[in-house]
Parts: sequence; structure tokens; C-alpha cells
Amino acid sequence: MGSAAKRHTPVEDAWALMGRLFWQLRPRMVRVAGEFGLSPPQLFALKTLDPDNPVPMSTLASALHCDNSNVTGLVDGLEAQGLVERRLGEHDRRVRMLVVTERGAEVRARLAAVMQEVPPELATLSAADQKALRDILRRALG
Amino acid sequence: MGSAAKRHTPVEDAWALMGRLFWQLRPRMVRVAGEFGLSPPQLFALKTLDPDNPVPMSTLASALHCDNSNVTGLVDGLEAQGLVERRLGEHDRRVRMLVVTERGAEVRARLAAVMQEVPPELATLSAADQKALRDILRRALG
DNA sequence: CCGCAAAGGTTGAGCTTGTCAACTGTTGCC
DNA sequence: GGCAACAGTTGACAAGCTCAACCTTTGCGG
Repeated sequence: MGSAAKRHTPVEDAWALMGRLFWQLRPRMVRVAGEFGLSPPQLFALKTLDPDNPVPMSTLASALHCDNSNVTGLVDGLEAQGLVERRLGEHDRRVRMLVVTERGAEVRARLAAVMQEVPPELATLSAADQKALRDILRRALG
Repeated sequence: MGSAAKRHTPVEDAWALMGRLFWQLRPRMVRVAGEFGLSPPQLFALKTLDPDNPVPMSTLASALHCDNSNVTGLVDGLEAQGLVERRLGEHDRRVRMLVVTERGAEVRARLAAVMQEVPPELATLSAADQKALRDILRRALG
């Protein structure tokens, strides 16, 4: 049964290997978030926001694939730490624009720097493999 | 400012692109889990278990990077659906071996089939790129 | 201009995940 | 035999998340 002939296409194998990378990523995210005094969802929220482009809360909600009401609590936390501000919409007074504060932008930048760190498995690839990997993924994702 | 010279190494770019794939994966997991009547953590738990190799709960806990007490609840749910069974350890009566039931194995197999589906972005790659991608990842991850 | 449906956000209820501390039962070692 | 260590469960508690209900604002149609 363990020897049942499971046929995997090359890209399926590749996908499974990426799954392993993703899996190893999870504890790392929790750790990084903790180091910045954030919960993982708060980390994703701050990472998603663009300091140069304030957006309504509903936009953040759809970017995070979650409900508006969920974003309320998330933003409450970020606002309590002075990382973002709710600013009233100028044309439409229903919306609250999410503005990343100066401190928020700073935290976000350090965050991005940590998250961009490549897992050791990939780092050990040859320079040629690293470039090839990037090029293939670029072709796939534009 | 948008022109600030952000230097990214090729592998950092590749890692960021994989991050985008990972991000798109999240809603899909939630959807798949729901289709099988499971929550995402339950799905991961069942996926982690090996029908041919019963393991103690603590082993599952460390595989899931979480506390033993958390696994208790997770397994409660899976057991309530008849997907796994707690079997008393033969040599050590402290441990409960997690045995995947027949029905559990069936669900797990269908689950694996769905999860192995490759995201469309990767599926559109040329056959050569797909093989190259697999080979590079194999070199990275063994 | 009025009425009203629709949109943005917040609130509260309720469920699940997850952690920690305390506890039970079992084991193995000194 | 005593005792520290281990496996698992329980209870308390914080947080994420969704849904339904609600409030305010908006903009459209009559």
C-alpha cells in the first residue's frame, strides 16, 4: 500500500516541496510577530497597509480575506500601539481611512526586512539556481 | 521615493514571489477544509497523521508546532467524526496512539488529492520550467 | 425634496484555536 | 519503595473570526 504507484507530475512535486517551505514558515511568523509585540494577524495587517496610500478599512478587510468586523479589532490593536490612525474620509464621512503613522512605517520596514530573509534551504542554492528560480517564478506570477 | 534603490538579490525576489503564492493559498485551505466538514487545524492534523503509522498525541503536537493540550481538542473533533481513534499504548499505558480509521484514511486521501492541485499560475508554466522548478527545489530541500 | 435602499463601520454573541498552569495516572530509575 | 519525569486532560483565559443587528452617511428615484 505504501508502494502504491502514485504518479506525480514535476510541477506537482514542486508544489509539494513549496508546501514544505510554507510549513516551516509558520512558526517563524509567530516568532517574528512576537518580537515586534504583534499578533500574526496584526503583523499581516500592518504589512498589507501602504504608508503612502491610506485605504478604507473595507479595503484592508478584502485584502486580508476577512470580515469588516474583524478588521475593527485588528486596527484597534494597531492604533493602541500608535502604528496606524483612523482618519475620517474627506468626501465620504462613512469611511475611515487607515493611515500608517511614522512609527508604524518604521516598524513595518523592519518587519519587511525580517520577512524578506530567505530560508536557509534556498540560501544554499547556487547563484545560477537562485536566478533561475526567480526567473521561473516571475514567468509564473508576472 | 518609489524610486528608492531597494536592492533585492535574486533569491530574495524568488522568496517574495513564493510569498504571494503562499498568500493566495490561505483562502483555498479554508474553503477545502470546509468542504470536508473540517476546520483548517483539523485538516492539518489529519493530513499530518499517517494511516500506516499510528503515533502518540505528543508527536502530533510537535509536528503541528503546538501544545499537547491543543491536540486534545483537535483529536476530540476528529474522533467525533470517526476519522481517528485513540488507542491505548501497548507498552506504555500513558500514551494514546492516534489511529486513522478507514473512513479517516479515505477522507485524508481525497484531501491530499485536492491539496496537491497546483495553483493556476504554476500550471501555466512550460514543461521545461516546471521540471526546472522541481529540480531546483529538490536540490534545496533534499 | 422626501423616502429608502445600500454601503462603511462598530458592536455583541458565539465558536474555535491556542497557551499556560494545575492535575491525574503511569513509568522508570535510584 | 519513593520520586522525578512524562503523556494526556482539564479549566481559565486571550485572541481570531464570522454572523446578525445596528447606526450613520450617502445617493438615487420618484
